[in-house]
Parts: sequence; structure tokens; C-alpha cells
Amino acid sequence: MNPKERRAARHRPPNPEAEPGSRPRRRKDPITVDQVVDTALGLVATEGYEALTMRRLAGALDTGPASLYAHVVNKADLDELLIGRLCAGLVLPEPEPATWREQLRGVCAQVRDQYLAYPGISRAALAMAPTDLETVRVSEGMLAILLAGGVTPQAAAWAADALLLYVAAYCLEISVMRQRKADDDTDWVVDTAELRRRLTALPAETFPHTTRHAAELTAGTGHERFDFTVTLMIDGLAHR
Amino acid sequence: MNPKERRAARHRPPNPEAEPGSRPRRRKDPITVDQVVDTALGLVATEGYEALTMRRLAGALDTGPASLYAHVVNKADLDELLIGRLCAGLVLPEPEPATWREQLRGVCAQVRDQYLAYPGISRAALAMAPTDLETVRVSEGMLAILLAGGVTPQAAAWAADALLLYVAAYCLEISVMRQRKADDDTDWVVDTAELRRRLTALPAETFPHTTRHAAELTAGTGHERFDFTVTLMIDGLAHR
DNA sequence: TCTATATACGAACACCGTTCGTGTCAAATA
DNA sequence: TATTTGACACGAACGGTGTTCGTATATAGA
Repeated sequence: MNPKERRAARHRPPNPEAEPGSRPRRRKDPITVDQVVDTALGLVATEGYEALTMRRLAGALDTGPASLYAHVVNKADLDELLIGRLCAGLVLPEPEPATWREQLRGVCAQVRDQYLAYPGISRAALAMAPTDLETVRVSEGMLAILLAGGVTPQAAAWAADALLLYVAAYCLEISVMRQRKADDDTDWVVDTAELRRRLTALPAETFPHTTRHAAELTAGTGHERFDFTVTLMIDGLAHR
Repeated sequence: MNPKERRAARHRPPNPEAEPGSRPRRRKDPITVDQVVDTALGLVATEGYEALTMRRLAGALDTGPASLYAHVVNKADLDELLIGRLCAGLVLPEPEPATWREQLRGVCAQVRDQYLAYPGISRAALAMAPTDLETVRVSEGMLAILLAGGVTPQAAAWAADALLLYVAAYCLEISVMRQRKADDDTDWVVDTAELRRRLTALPAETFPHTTRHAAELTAGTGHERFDFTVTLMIDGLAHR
């Protein structure tokens, strides 16, 4: 079967006939798509998205790279599957108009934590068209919360998009920083203290505010910066 | 001279002695860093960031890829140079407390237009540590406007970061969409009308809001979505 | 004029995503 | 039961990527 048909079939509603029952076992364990996605996610979780190559993934499955293309159309297709699996793990609350802001913040934090659990995977999320079924599911969930909060449909639609975009960009930045710190063989140092020191060392006449407020620029242990921006956008929606 | 020293020298304040005067001319035109950056930007402008390869860049300069490494440490270093050049072209207004919101929107729009003029280059901006001198220059400019607007230093610092992050992510999404449309040989269709049709075709019982508000989700000719988000964040800062 | 040094660059290395052709086995058919 | 079929696994290869090494060369200074 053509893997493109396979991909199309994946997006189609599952066919209730053709019960899998006892799957035929091939020479080795005949690699399923779920296995591929699982090991790929494991690879990303332990070594980062940059380490996810078709060859290394195939190696982790004890086979050659060509074998993957029986289950996956592309690397882009694999990325889509990964993001889909990741989105499927999100729990979307039942909208409660009284607490819509907390609910929305919770969903954003959930997406962030998922992205950060698989370092660099937000790059794939950003490079992907949000057409995938699982991603529209989370979009639908955020839309539901926003509408329950009394936000106008147009603002809700754009806000959901903006929030997801920001979360992905934030996580990508964090992942890049951490990776920089990982292969620290050079002087790319991005330690917070070192960064602040470097900012204060700038010429004060051309960068007056940067040098004066270097502390604020580098502040934010944990996800305070994240919380600030998400809250800023959500509260901005409320004041309308 | 080691190109890493060259990179370090680039970040140092320019040495007033050692006037270049009449540059020695080598066998061919002895490629300068500015030439490299110029042709690289030209390549990105016409064929997109994905087409920016060391080999193609070398080819555009009528040489081999190895020659580039005399002027550039890395591809990452080249990316940094490109973003630096791009940031250097931005004009940062003198802060006026009365119109700080319009000024900030103007800077964001300027960054957006620069990113979109070089399709896909925002990917490089997102993957880069904001340590570069030219990028802290625009950061400084935004900070100045925000502080002039009466925003508290901590909020100003985080807001500038958030805005730049969102602009980069927005431009990356736009560029990916356009690239998809460019090599349209397959059914990746992301035409606005087609996307709306596909959203309305979803099962209404599981995606009630998505199907009902497909029009709003796909709305936004031009940069209305962009203006919405930027204004949302800026106005959110004002109401504090 | 001669040497020293920074530069240009051909060739190669290791890796990437992807494709082609072939071999092999389980299931359907005769 | 014997045979065909066809989906799958996989070795090998192609064209592309970033990067490095060694060498040739042309200019700057002695």
C-alpha cells in the first residue's frame, strides 16, 4: 500500500469493519506507526529534536532508514504525527464561565510543559500547518473557553492563535538556550548571571535603559516571563 | 587569522587605528564579510531561507564552500550576521510619551516587514540567542518607548521580549504558508477559502465552535491578525 | 629580492532525507 | 495442498548538507 494512502487513511475516521484482531507477525516485529511515534518521542525526550533523524530513529528500531518510509510519508509527516500525539495527551477542561481565565492559563501551561518535555519539538509545531486533527482539537478547546468567557468570536479566534503561537515560540527559545548550555564547549555562555553581566558591560551612553535595567531584562526564574505574557494577553481580552 | 578571532573582533568596538584605506586586492575580488552578507540576503530574498546553503552562497560568489569559512565561523554565525544586518536597518524613533503605543506598533510592523522581506529568516532569529549587538539595539529602542510610556521596568522588559518573540513566530508561520503555496505540487492546500471549507466540513458534534466560527478563524486579510495581537498586548500594558 | 603570512580553494568526511530494487514471508486463491 | 500474490523489510545508492584539512598563491614587509 502506498504510504500516502496510509497517511490519507490516518486522517479518515477509523473504519469500524476490518477488526485487526490477531495482527500477522512478520519476520521481525513488523513495526507499527505507533511504535515509530513512540520511539521518536523517546529519542526527542532524551536527546532533543535535533537528534531526531530518520537514520537514528531507524537505528533505534533496529532497522534501516528505508523501512520507515513504509509507515511514514516524510519527515514532515513524522513531525505531524509527533505533534498530533503530543496534542492528544492534553486534557481540555469543560468551559466554566466563572474561571475561564484560569482555565486558559492552565491549557497554555500544559502545552508549554509538553513542548518542554520534548526539547526543540516546538520547532516542528511552528513549521507545521495547523490543519492536523489533534491540533484543531486543542484549538477548539481554547475557543470554547474563550467563548464561554464572553469573548467575541473574532477576538477568540485570533487570541487562541496568538496564544499558541507565543507558547511555541517561548518554548523554542527555552529549548535553544538549554541546548546551548548542553554543548557548552565554547563561550556561547548564556548563563543568566553572565548575561546580566554582559548587558551591564555595554556602553551606557548608547544603551542607557539596557544597562540600567539589566536586572529586569534577565529576571524571571521559572516561567514568570511566560506567565506575564499569557496573563497580559488574557487580561487584555477581558478589558474590552 | 582564525575566523573565531575575526568573530570576536566583530563584536569588539571598532578600532579607530588601522584605517582600511586601499584594500589589498587578491587574485579575485577577495571576498569581504559584507559581500557575503549581501549576497546571502539577496539569496534569501529571492529564494527563501531554505535555499541559503553554504554551497549555493559560495556558488553565488563564484567560489567553493570552503572559502566562506575564512570570513564566517559557522552557518549559525552567518545567520547571526544576517539578523544583525537586518536589525541595523530598522529605524527606532525618539520616544514620545504621548504616542508611545503607536510608536511601539510601528517598530513591530517594521520588524515584521523586514522578516517577511526575507522569507523564512525569522527561523534564524528564533534560533538565535538575543545577545547580538544589533538585536539589543532594537530591544533597547523598544524598552525606551515602553519606559517613556510609563510602563514599569519589569513589565517593559518582559513585554519587549514577548513582542519580539510573537513577531518572529508570526512571520515564520506566514513564510511557511507561502512556501507551501509555492511548491504546491501536492494537496497541502492552505488557501484561505479551502481551509475554511475544510474546517466547516469537520464533524460538528466534536468541533462545534470550530465549525460555527470557521469564518472568524480564517479571517484576516493582510495583517489584521498581527495588528490584533500586538494591540492586545500593548493595550494590556496600558491598563495596569 | 626574498621570506612570511593570510587567504583561496579542491578534495574529502560524515551525515542528512529519500528512492529503487530485491528478497521474504503471510495470507488468499486454485 | 500447491501456487500465486502482494505488502513489507531492507541493502545500496543518490544527491544534498555543513565542515575540515592540506596545499597553492599572491601580497606585505624585511
